[in-house]
Amino acid sequence: MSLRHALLAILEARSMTGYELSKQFGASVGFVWRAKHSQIYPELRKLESEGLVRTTEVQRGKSAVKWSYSLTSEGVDELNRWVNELEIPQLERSAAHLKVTYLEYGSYDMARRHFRNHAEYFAAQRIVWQTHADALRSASTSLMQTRLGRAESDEARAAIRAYKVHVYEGLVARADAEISWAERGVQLVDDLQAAAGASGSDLASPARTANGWAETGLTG
Amino acid sequence: MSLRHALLAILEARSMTGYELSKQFGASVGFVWRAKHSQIYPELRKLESEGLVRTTEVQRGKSAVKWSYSLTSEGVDELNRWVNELEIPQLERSAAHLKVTYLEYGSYDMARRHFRNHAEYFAAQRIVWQTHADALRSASTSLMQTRLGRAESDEARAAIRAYKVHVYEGLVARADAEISWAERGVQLVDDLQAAAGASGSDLASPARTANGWAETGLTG
DNA sequence: ACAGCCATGTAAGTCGTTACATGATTGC
DNA sequence: GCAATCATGTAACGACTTACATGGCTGT
Repeated sequence: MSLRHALLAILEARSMTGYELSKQFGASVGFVWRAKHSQIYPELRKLESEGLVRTTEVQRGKSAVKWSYSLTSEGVDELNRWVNELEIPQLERSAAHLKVTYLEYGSYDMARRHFRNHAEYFAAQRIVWQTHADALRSASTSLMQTRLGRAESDEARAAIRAYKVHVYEGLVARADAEISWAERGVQLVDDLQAAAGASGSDLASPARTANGWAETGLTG
Repeated sequence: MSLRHALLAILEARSMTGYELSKQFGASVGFVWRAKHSQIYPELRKLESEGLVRTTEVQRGKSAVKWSYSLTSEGVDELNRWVNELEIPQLERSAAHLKVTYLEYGSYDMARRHFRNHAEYFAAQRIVWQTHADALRSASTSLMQTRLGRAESDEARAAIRAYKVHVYEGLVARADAEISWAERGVQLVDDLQAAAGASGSDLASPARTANGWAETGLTG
């Protein structure tokens, strides 16, 4: 149920249209929460019907109009209420970890590819997160500038920036942990294969195969 | 779409009823994937209709029966196919990170409580994951013993154990990263408050409050 | 007999994705 | 004029949760 709060939090910085909000979900906030426009538009109308946001008609070109959403004071209240409520951390499902649990059904090569894939993904993500952390630190994003401009004190400005930077630094640290886990995984596969090669066959050795699917030319 | 594969993977170890499967989701596999019985029972019937599992009637007490599910060879094929398919890592949504992004709307005390809550949750989880990693290493879980007993070679046994242990060691590492992130978060709040206390008020200083909600006796 | 676990289901609702649809504006 | 992007929607479906429902077995 965090979509609504993500929307409220963005709108707290400045009013915008559903379209602009959905762009934010592809950038800044999008690194911690995402939503498609098909989910955003209905949610905005729901928030409006609940009185948490209001719409203003904005001219667009010569004849068209668009709708700009902004927070009502009830919306601000709800945002504050949510922040002051403790989050119950959720055990996430991890398809990657699930699959690694059963890598013995695949070849050594495939196992290595899984780990390398995992490492590459998080290496790319790490750059994105690090870049965004830097952008927040130097206040070079437009939303951050708006927020800082609206803040009432230096302490408020310090907090606005510090919390956001901390989030992205946390994601960078998480990426590092995932990369190092995946690299140890590759090493593990090498060790397993070396031990197996010393005795049995040096081909892939799935724990159980019905028809040899595991050996179909997937050598990396 | 990993539920079906989690089910197939567990059934590969040994046949069991839907009830037993749902117990597994509360333990072992449950640390990487979870599902309620209300999702498991229909999925099992779907798998049966697709020919990936079959059912055997098993006597239960004097008159009742229960259904034991086991893999068909098509089920084994599907399991192998899935393992040999690269996983596309998903960017997860994180409500915890989302909220931390906007902690400036709350009091310093609340911010600290968020981080401590996060650290405590992962500290507890860490113990659970570490315990399970140890159990897998010493092959003291019943499913692991079944798997090892069914394996055809020492190399297969080594792989079965090693991959699973690696998964849980990865979760322990992840827990460590989360705990240390949360602890740095507490430190950050202390610093922000100290800096604010040196100039402005020493009370909570939300960036924007409509009605002072943030100050309602939530001091930890 | 009664509690607690074993065992299996359905229904309603939320959240999210994918795909289908439409039309206006802006810049080249 | 045309492409890209702005802007807003709906429909169908899939995954998952919560709640409701039922009944049999086991040990005390």
